This record gives sequence, structure tokens and C-alpha cells, in this order.
Amino acid sequence: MKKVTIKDLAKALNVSTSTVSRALADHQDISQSTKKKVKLLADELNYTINMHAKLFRNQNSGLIALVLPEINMFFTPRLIEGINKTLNNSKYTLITFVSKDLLEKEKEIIKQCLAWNVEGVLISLSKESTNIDHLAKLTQANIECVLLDKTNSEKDNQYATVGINGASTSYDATMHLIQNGHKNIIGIFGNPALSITQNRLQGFKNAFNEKKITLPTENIVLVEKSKDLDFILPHILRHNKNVTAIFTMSDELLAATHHNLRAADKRVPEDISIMAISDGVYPYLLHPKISHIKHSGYRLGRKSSILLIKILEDKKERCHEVIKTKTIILDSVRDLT
Amino acid sequence: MKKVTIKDLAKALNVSTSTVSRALADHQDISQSTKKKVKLLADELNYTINMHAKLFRNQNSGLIALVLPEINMFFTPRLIEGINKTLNNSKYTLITFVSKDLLEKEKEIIKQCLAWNVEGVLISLSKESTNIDHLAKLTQANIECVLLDKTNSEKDNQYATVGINGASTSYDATMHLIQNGHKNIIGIFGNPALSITQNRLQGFKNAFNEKKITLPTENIVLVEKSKDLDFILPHILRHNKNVTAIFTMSDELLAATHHNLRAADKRVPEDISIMAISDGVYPYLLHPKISHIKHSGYRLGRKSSILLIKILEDKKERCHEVIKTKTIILDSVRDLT
DNA sequence: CATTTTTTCGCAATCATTTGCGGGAACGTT
DNA sequence: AACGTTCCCGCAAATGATTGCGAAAAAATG
Repeated sequence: MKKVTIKDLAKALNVSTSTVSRALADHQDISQSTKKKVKLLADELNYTINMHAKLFRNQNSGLIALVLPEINMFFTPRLIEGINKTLNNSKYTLITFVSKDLLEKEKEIIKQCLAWNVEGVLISLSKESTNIDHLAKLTQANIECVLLDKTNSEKDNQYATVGINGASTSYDATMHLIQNGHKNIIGIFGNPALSITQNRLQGFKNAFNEKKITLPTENIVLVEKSKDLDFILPHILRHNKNVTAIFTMSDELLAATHHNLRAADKRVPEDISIMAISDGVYPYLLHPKISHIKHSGYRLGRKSSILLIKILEDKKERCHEVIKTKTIILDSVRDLT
Repeated sequence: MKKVTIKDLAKALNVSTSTVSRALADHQDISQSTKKKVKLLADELNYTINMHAKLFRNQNSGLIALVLPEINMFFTPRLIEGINKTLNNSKYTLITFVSKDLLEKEKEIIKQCLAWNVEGVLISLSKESTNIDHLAKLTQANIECVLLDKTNSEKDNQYATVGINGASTSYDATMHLIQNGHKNIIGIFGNPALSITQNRLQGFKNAFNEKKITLPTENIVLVEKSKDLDFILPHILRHNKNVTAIFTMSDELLAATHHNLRAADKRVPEDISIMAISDGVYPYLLHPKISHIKHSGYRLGRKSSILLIKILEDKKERCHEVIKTKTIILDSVRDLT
């Protein structure tokens, strides 16, 4: 069955296509009576607008692209939720691409964004994207771009960014442990190539510096994949009997850490305390519930999408927004004082 | 900066737009030399095709819609991964909609699919979608539709479906417990309105019937939200001291169950054994690792997308595919025999 | 050289929608 | 009666890419 077009409606009602178009768009030039007639018939005949024709004609897309390195189980779902929440009440439609942490794939996705004429891009850079020159193509095509969370160093300031202050967040987490009397703390971090890791590591160190507590280098664990912890963590727990607490910079690492503690028969928080940076869902699935600094993917999605739309509508300049984090104290940190 | 179009290339090379179009599409009518020239210039000028123009002209969209009731942390990420894996090597682009388990929203999404001229739809029905007449609009518009997993009863057979045999899967899980000597088993299930729940519940019952073990109704727990378990499960554990095993029909419920067991100081598997139906990721994040029947979201995504594309390309009829499940025996079931 | 065949390319229509501009009708004002 | 204003609506162009058809040019054949 062929789709009903605006022409069909026009013919049936004996008016011009422009009238139908305007009627459906509630244009002031059209009388209430004809509007009613048009809308009624459109409903009756199950008319649906042809987006491609519309957007082609209008030279815009109504699309916002979300570019992610991966779809993980912790951060991504809530992030998308946050974005959807914003976009649901707007004229925009979300289209998601996954770069698999490959620079080449990311470049290709950027091309796709151009082909689809997306109006804005929310991007979380891949691990390999230490250089982000390929994003320039977007700017050249007048496509706004907001960098999420995993931002890279220097060149980023020409783009809008939304993220947390990684340093101060992990500083807060670490300080919470220190203030509860912990001194021998293992810090568990992700890929050292990412600025997100560097920032959080810095905050971790800062807390020790400030309190003048020495931080042995072997207490800093950097893993590319959280699976690696299955080898490293047992080893550390065997050789460093005085560890009283662990800090993890993400949910993934928290999961792997928790698993290994259980496997090594360490009780939380009796034997070892845990403090994490987390999206705030997973900590409640564990027992005891894990104290954490909540860095909500939802809020990141929400804030970044709102910012992007405001930029698109010229209501805001490109800027760098920092998401506030919140310390959630649950049951995983033992007070040693 | 205005985008480079096919016309610009044509003018620059002093050929017609049709030549350029055909050259870029590697049409046989175009000589190798002109093809080279065209492609070179296209590259140089950063030409990107205008999808909307292309798809508008071609009256198709190259889009496949994924309609989900929610984006959860367990099933969805891997599902999308599976779909992406298929679509990455195809001409199709994925566009995802979330119905929030609302029928109204789902209907609206169907309209969007029509507006976007999507060629196929992968849909996991919302909780409220006991009636699926709204899907008829898709069929009428010649849009193929594949129902994922959560299928509803009768009318579904006019659509292609991909899912597991819920009954036999949970039968297998239950039987595994029974064969390890368990008789007093709690079965934990989700929303009773969904056929997925009904099927899995049936399989659970079947195992007991076959072995002629009585199954007290209070051993069957049906919850709408996994949060509800926080009230129900402690109560059950207090009043039914002879429970030796628990079966959960999903990762969500496994998470909530595990949490509650830890809170109640029950050891797994010493005090209580667990058997789950799971995507196969989460069980490894727990300790002990949870024995489960693996129902992979990844495979569901993969299979359903492959099926959809084959249907679109007339290489296959609408059919009902059943995904094989695999029993993964880990450390959460104690042998009582 | 005349012809057929093949290669290579251009013309023009087409897709559904929007929109600037202009026109006609109705009504009010001088 | 002449003119201005307002309200409704239609004409036609424009958007970028594709494609059937036809035709010119080149190559091959007799």
C-alpha cells in the first residue's frame, strides 16, 4: 500500500499542497475550518509526514548523534536515559553510534554524521582519540559538538564539554577513607592513556599529599581491562596484608574488585573498606552497599543534551560545564578511628 | 561553509551530475579514468553524500528501528551490541526508541517509524502491549517487523519472532537444581502479565510435576519491580527455613536476590543455592559465580537483526526462531545428593 | 570504408515538502 | 465609488541524488 502524501490530501480536499502543509503546521494563514478538515482527513487516511522529504527540503535533519566508545552495562544505559529525557520533549531524534574505542571507526562515524546532516553531536571519545582533528570536520559543517566526560587534554577547549572534576571527585572519595582512619589504601584505575584516569589518579594522590601520608607506588593499580584485576588484585592482597581500604574509579572496576575480594574471602568492610566513584546503581546491588561518590550518567546525559540544544538554538555559548557529584555514604567503609 | 554537493563536483570536472553519481556508485557505465577523477575530487573537497536527498529520492531509508521498553543494565547493552555487529557490515543504520513500557509511547514510536520510513523494526513489546494492533500499521506500510523475546500470545504469529523457549529454559534450570537434590526451591519471576514470565513459570512448574515434587504456591514469587524483593524475600527466608535453592528468571532478579541473601547472611551455596537465567555477564561479577542458563542478549540481537535483513532482502520468510540456550555450571549450586 | 557493437555519458524527470510571493475575495473606510 | 486592509489560499521554485532512455563517441567488425 502506497503511503499517503500531502498531495493526496490536497487532491481529496480540493486545495493546494501548500494549504495542506500549512494547515498541518498550524500556520496562521490558514483558517480554522480548513485546518480542521485537513487534520481530520490526515488522521483518517493515516497520513504520516515523510521526514526525509521534509528534512531534505529544510536542509536540516532534526537528528542528534550520540557517539560512544562502547555500550557498557554501568554508565551507558543511564546516560542514554538522560539524553532521551531531554530529546523526548524536543524536535530532535537521537541516533547512536558505537566507535568500539577505535579511532578509525570514530572517523567513519563523523562522516556518517555529516551524511545524515545531524545538527549536533554528543561524543565520548574513544581510547585512541588522543588527536581529535577529525572533529574539525563537524565544526566546518556547522555541526555543534559536545564532548562528554572523557575529554582529552589541550585542544578540547574549542569544543563545549560536560564532565565532572575528576581530580576533586576522587580526592573527596580518598579523603573520606583517610578521615575514617585508613592509610594503606589501594587505588584502582583504568586506562592510563585517558585524561579521565589521569585526573582521578591526581585527585587520589592529592589527598595523600595533603595529609602527608606516603603513597607507595605499588598501591596504585592501573588496568586496561577490568579483567586484569583478576590477576593483579589477588597478588596484591597476598603481599600487602596491611591494606585496609580500596578506592575504585569506576563501576566496572568496583565490580571486578568486589568479585576478587569475595573470592579472597575478605569481608567488607570488616577486613577491607571500599569507596568508589559510581553511577549510583550498582552499589546498591552489592552487599554491603558500597559507599561512593555518585557521578550520575543520567545527569551527564541530561546536562550535555540540554547544553547542546541551547547551543544549537543560540541560547548559550560553547562552554565547559562541570557536573556536581555527591558523596553517598553507605555501608562499605569501616571507621578505624 | 556550504556543503559540497554532487553538482559542485560535476561542475568542477565538467561532467554531468549523473556521471558523478554513477562514478561514486561504481556503476559499470563509467570509465575507470573518470571514476578516479571523480573520487579523487570528492575526497579532496570532503564531499559527503546527502542521505536525506538520497533516501528521499530512493523512497527508502536505510534505517532499522529498535524499539525497547527500557534501557536496562543487563540485557540491553549486549542486545544492541549484537544488532550493531550485524548492521555494521550492512547498508543499514540503527535508530533506537524507548517506549518506557508505555503503550501510548509505543504507538507514537510506530508513527515515528513510519515518518522516518524505516525499512524494518525490531521490537521488544512494552508491558502494556497486550494488544498489538498498532503494529499493523507497519505491515500496511510494508515495513517488516521482528518481535524480540517478550512476545505476546496469540496474534504474534503473523510476525516474525526471535526468542528463547522460556518454558524449556527454566525447566532446565529447575531440573538442574532438582537433580542436585534440591526440593524446596523458591522461584522468582517478573511481571506476571508478560508471556515471557508465564512461559518461564510454566517451565518451573513442569520440572516439579515431572519429578512429582509438590510445589507450594508460596514458593512462587512474582514481582513487578525487582525492588519489591527487598520486602518479600526477607520475609520468605524467615518463614521458610527449609529453602535450599532459589531460581531467578532474569539478571535483575538475580541481582536483587543476591543482595538480599547477603543481607540475610545466607551463604551461597552453603546455605542456599542459586540458579538463574542470565545474559552471562553478571554471574561472573558475583562471588561465588552463579550457575545459570545463558540466554545471551547478544545472540538475540544478532539473530534477530540477521533475520530481519534476510526478510527485507526476500531471502527468508517470516518465521519463528528459537535461540538455543546453554547451561553454564559455576559455583552457586550445592550438590545435596 | 561502412557497419555494427560497445563504451561512456548527458537530459530530464522524479521523489514530498516547504515557502516567498502574489492574487483574489471580502470587508471596512473615506 | 474608489481605495486600503485583512484573510485565505495557490503557483512554482527549490532541495540533492538517482535512473531510464537516448545519443554521441569510440572501438570493433566485416
